[in-house]
Amino acid sequence: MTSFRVDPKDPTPLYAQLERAIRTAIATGRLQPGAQLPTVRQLAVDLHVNANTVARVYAALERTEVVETQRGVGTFVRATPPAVVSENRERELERIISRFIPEFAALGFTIEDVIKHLQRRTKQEKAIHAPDRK
Amino acid sequence: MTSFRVDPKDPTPLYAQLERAIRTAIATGRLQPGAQLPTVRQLAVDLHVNANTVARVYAALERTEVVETQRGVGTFVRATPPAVVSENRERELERIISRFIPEFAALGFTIEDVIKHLQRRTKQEKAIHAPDRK
DNA sequence: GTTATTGTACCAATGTTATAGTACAAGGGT
DNA sequence: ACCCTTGTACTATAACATTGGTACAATAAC
Repeated sequence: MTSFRVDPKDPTPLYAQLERAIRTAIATGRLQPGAQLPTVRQLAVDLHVNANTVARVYAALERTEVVETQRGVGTFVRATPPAVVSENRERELERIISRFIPEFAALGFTIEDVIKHLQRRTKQEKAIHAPDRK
Repeated sequence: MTSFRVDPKDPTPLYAQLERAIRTAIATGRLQPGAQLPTVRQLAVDLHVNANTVARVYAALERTEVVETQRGVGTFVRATPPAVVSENRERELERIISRFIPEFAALGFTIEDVIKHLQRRTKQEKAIHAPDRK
């Protein structure tokens, strides 16, 4: 249903692809706080991936407090995204962005292109959560 | 000089990062046909990576006819680069952003935060390109 | 011819990734 | 109490990634 995507042909490790996909889904609001993730076994079947791989991703997300797990019940998106308290927040953001800009620039993309892409990504989600008129 | 970038903290295999970086450099014209790539050993030193890893990337690029190698001379960009640039551009942007979003999300930043930061940055850019008064 | 430089081809060792399978622990429903 | 579902914890195995090292082959420069 809310399934994610991993590509076995991509040399990026499956666990890394999946963890990114889940974190992105949360960050973009496709997975809202309180939402239940698929079960370890179910997601393993859906993605044609070993259950251990999924379990390790869930464990990693649990360690970083992105999700909350209840044995026998399921795994859920945390209510409060881990707000970083650091006073250097702005500087941290700056640092990350500065690291990525050369990559965009190398492909000839402008900052505007990136902004548009990011906006599209969030607006799609809001459309989903709006009353549907199908 | 025209060195590339790989990130050992990125779970993506080094060889994959490097191959992608070189192909991108060629696709965007930063490396033009006929241009010589750094030597295997030199690039290994620059990137703090094993020479074998670089050598394998060069071999892979050679097999796919992206570069041409001459023993004792060097490795050069082929005359006719496979022109799949435009099609993969969007996918590449998507790929980079997929790596980008989880990073700042992990620090508690929202996509809106990033967009705002980027927008501020574009204004700065314009200021830079304006006649400077230093 | 000799030497330096370049790509190539090995080997061994270590760590990571992914799979398969089994078993256990905790919560909910009956 | 029992059962089902869930996450978790193991073991073992295979494949892949990375490193370090050594050696060889072809080319250019001397």
